[in-house]
Amino acid sequence: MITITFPDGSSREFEQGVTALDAAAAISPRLKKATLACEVDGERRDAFAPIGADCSLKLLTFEDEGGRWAYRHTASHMLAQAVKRLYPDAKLAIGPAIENGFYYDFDTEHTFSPEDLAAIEKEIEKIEREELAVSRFELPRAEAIAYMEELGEPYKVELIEDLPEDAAISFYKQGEFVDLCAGPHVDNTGRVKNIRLMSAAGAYWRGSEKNKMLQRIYGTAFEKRADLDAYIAAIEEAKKRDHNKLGRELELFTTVDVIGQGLPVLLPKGARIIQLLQRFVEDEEQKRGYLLTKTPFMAKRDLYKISGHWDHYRDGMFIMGDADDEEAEVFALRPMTCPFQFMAYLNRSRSYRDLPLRYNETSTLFRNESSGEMHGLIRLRQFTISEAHLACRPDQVEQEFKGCLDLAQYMLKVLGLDSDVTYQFSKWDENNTEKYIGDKATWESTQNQMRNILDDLGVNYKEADGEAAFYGPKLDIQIRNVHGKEDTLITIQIDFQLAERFGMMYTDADGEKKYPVVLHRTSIGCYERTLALLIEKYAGAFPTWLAPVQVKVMAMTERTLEAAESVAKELENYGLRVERDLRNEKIGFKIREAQLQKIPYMLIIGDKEVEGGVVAVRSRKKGDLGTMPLAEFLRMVNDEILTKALDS
RNA sequence: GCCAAUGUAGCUCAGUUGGUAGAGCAGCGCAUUCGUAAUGCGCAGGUCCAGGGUUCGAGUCCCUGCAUUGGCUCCA
Repeated sequence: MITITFPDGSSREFEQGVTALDAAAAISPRLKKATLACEVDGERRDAFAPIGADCSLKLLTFEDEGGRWAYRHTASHMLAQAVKRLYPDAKLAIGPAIENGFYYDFDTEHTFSPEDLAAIEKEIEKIEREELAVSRFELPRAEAIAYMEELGEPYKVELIEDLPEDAAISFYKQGEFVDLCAGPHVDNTGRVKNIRLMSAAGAYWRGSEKNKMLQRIYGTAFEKRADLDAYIAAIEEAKKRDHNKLGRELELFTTVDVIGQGLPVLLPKGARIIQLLQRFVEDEEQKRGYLLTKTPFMAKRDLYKISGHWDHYRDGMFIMGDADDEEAEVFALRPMTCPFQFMAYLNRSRSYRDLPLRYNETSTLFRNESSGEMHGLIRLRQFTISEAHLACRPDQVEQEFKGCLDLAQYMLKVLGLDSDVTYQFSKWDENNTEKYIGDKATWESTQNQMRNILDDLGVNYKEADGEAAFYGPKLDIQIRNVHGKEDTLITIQIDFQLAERFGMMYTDADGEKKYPVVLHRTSIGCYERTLALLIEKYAGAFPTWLAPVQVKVMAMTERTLEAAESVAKELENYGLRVERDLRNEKIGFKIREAQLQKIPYMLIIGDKEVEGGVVAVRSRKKGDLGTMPLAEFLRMVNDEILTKALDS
């Protein structure tokens, strides 16, 4: 007999060799039905694996990450099994569970079409109905390789060859299908239901562009049909907020073939929002002691040679002239602002009393991104960023870093994005000497300093290796778009290297010349990207202070045209952004259009209003608000704008 | 850059085996003067992404390029 202890502290005696499923059954049949996998002494295992000794046991259901993972991982095997049945020549690569689903990579001449996915889904359902028992077995390395060679699975052979010499290699089998896999899995294909294949896409073998491109099929699976339906519906709903669609419909931006990829045209309404954001950022930065610079959009390559960008990122720059001709005068559009602002620092000699020196600039940058990288307003070849560089003494780094973070968080809060972001502490990769400059000791100490600051502030962050800038570690504030794809919105970086390269110094109190530490940071990030995220956040219904049109004034009939015009004029004099609808149309039609344009307020001027000296107010969110004197409406809207209210 | 899909009126889309382009909305005109999400009638609107090719004939088939979208890779 063995003793199994459960998470609630209770324990029970079982026969040796009992499975987690048996143990679950001993508690309740319902629990057995829900158990997908388990944790034995904290290690994820198959629920159908025999347990040999005393242990602690946690049963994993679909509610647990581990349970979902096993469920979807088994779904991915069922996908591979179905593909193998329909396309026997397909070679298997990898097929993990991921957040919200799973995928499997295949190498086959056949290109999967949406119709193919439907057929594969049918086959998966068949596999589900076949209720194939899932079993696990292990082979020594040499035998495992021979076995996969025999099955004609070269990718699996490669995977095994990378495992340690002494590893026991595990396989999972369901019916005729066998896959190299660490598990765990659900015990029977009949238990994995509600599988939906989402899309097919290309993906490089082992994630390297040097390798062959395989075909990846993405799918998801839920225990309950209703949850799958809700998930699909949520995706459809999210797509309606897609900035790329909404931003064009609302006439915020457009793209034009002959201008080129990654070069959107911001239409009046989009440009207005960016102007408002920019004013807000620049004013706030002024309050926080930043000094404004305005530096050139291009420079001779010599500048980028000093910064190191010429060596590191020449392919990513727009270069004017023959880059290979060392004699020629070659210019490049700026891909970042750092060296330009450094020149402002170098304008005269600096004292320790001058520090910290904070330069900010609303800076347009140019990066020659690869053709497949561009995406809506998220990833562009030309974009404008709220960029700043702070030169500080070592004893000021902590305070200045905190100041940068405080500014970023203030911006996020005002825009209502604060709860949508995550923090990533991006560190270097000491093995990547091609990308990173500087010595290990300095990297380590700078990273430790950043970590201490973050911990001190209680920032909840995840660490990412090999994501730092080439000159220093970053705090990246990440956000997801409607497709779930994560991008950096804001970044704060500590740079202990470029000051030396540029000969930026200050005379310290002791008379010694020293190099300042430079903080690179954005406060709101790239304006185009921020606009994209705001479109998706608010589904185009921007807070009133940001709305490109704040009030639409509508005349009820021709009798009230003049009255409506005079109301509009008064609102404009007051500084509001106003549009008029003086057309000879029914009021319901005008309201419908204004609602679709997501204009915060509609003022309706009919005979009654003219007579009563009031305006009829309609809110896009709250509907008809009745009539009020114009002055009262102005007070209401003004208050909303001044407080930058988010819930209008 | 790689793997795919898509590209037809301002927008959303239809267009059969290759036979000479259509709808709704928007626009314009006329009528209607209306009370909180679509008034009616009429008119106009197209280098079918671009360039080649096949064919008696190409929106449709083939090739190349460009752009848009979803992934992969990359992102100072």
